[in-house]
Amino acid sequence: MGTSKKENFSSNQNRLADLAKALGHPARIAILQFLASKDICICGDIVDELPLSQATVSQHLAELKQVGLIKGEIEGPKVCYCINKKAWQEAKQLLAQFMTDVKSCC
Amino acid sequence: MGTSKKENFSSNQNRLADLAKALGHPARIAILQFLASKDICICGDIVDELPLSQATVSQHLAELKQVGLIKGEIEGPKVCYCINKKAWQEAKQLLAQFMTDVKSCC
DNA sequence: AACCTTTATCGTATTATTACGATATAAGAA
DNA sequence: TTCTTATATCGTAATAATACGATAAAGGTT
Repeated sequence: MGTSKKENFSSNQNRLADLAKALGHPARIAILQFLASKDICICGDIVDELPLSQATVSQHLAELKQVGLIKGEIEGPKVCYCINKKAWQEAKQLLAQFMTDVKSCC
Repeated sequence: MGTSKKENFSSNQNRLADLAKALGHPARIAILQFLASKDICICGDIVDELPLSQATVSQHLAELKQVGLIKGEIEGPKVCYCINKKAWQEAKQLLAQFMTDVKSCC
């Protein structure tokens, strides 16, 4: 037991859930807000912005990268992180559509 | 360890994360899509719509109720569930604003 | 009252997430 | 080459989430 039953849901439902899950931690919201607020990719300043250890921040970054919302490029000894605009637009569109599809009742 | 550090983030970041977390499971997406697609509150048909046990569905419903996205009213032996329009609009607005606040780069 | 239906809660097993110290890795600097 | 810096990964501990059977609770039906 305790095993997720993803295969019983549609790919749209799973994608939405995966995206939402990635947003489901305040540290990851903070990371995305920080990245989204800049005009350039951020190289190496992310850990300093968060009240978490370097290892934990790296883990959160990996989760965001895994779901596609950010991308990282190695730049010498640092890694530069950016919002992945394509995935970001996809997420925005999926979420907006999901949130809009509500009929009026009660 | 393993203890969440919510208190180190803003209430906006925490609310966004809580809402996103509630959307972070395909069963809960399916429940919300089902509720949102109807013009009336749904009394007692939700379990049949999902490939999960009654206990598990009840747990997911409780999570959605906890974060405010749905509300349940006891109607005789059944419980009627609805989207909570106010919280739904709040979530929509918060998420839309969050997704919009992205500058162009790379 | 006894029974049926519906939903919530309890107990519990399994898996996933969160967090951090320690260590590895990779690249530039001395 | 050796040292420093930045990031990822490993190992591990603690907590949370997922799932379901069993049972409780609440209300209608016979």
